[in-house]
Amino acid sequence: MTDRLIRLMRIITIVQANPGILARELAERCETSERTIYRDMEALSAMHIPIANMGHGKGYIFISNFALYPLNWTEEEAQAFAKLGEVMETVKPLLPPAFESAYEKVMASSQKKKMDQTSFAQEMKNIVRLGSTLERENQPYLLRLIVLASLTQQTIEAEYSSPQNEDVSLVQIDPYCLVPQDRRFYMLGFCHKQAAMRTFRISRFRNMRILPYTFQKNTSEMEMFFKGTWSVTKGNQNIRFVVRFSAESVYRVKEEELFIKPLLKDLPDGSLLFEVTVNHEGEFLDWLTQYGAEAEILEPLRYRKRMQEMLRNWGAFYSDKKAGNHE
DNA sequence: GGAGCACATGGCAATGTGTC
DNA sequence: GACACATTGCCATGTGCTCC
Repeated sequence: MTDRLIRLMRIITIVQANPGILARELAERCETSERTIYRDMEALSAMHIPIANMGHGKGYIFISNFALYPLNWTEEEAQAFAKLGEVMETVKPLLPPAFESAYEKVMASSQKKKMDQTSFAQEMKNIVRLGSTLERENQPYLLRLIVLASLTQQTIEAEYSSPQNEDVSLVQIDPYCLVPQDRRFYMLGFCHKQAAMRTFRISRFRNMRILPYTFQKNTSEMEMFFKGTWSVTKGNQNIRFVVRFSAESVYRVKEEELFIKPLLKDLPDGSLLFEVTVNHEGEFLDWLTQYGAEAEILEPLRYRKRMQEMLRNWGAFYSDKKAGNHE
């Protein structure tokens, strides 16, 4: 078993150092038969080691961006392999002399990758400037934990206070990505409790920790979530907005960095026709409000009326009050 | 200690594929 | 078509382990 493990690691090293090596040459280098090399290739394939044959006479190479097999393993696999160190002392006399150094190299590679990820995540908090809420103490380390968990694809556990009633619940989330909005970050992740993709406002997390469980990111599920989502709130409608932006605001609109690509049409008077379909109207209308009278909702009619109503209410509110009444 | 079993390995043959 | 290489299946052998 030990001999086979060493040979498998040797094959990885040899293929890395000699891309294009043939099965026959591998057999010679490993002092075994071609038949055994084919069996080992089958075993490596079962372990998801991306070694592939490039075709007749072209030999074996690593496919994809692969450095050294253990660098690509999961946290559980790394922990399982680390256990070997505990029992190695007891079986040391039975092991070939090269085994210990091979083991150390593998663990060193794994540790270095972890350190690289950790130091990158630590740098994050010095690079990204976050605002803080008025009622809760700011916890800048959360961003670092989330980035680290997302990089290593590990599940996080934390207390999350609901935006509606401030109820605190314990949640387990597979963190996918961060979405910026104003002076805060939201995290998109797979919520274990709800078995669905959700966005979480980072400032609502407390007592976060990274669990020793890894997960596989389902990018198609992430794409589905963002399809038609203006910012972070996903709805279940399809609302097509047509907005006319004044000529004065066109340059601002065209510089916006949006998650959904709108249809744009320049009009003869210099104004801009902006058409977009969203699955939730709230964040889109909030965004639109910042343009004030520079943006006019043409469609749907009900949202044009809603805007009229809102402006009437605002106008009435300010006309009924005298400045200084709050004192 | 011997039988039985599982597993790793080697040898050989057959088949498929690419190249000359 | 010949040849080299890749792949797979089958069988024999050796080794280590467990059970009686």
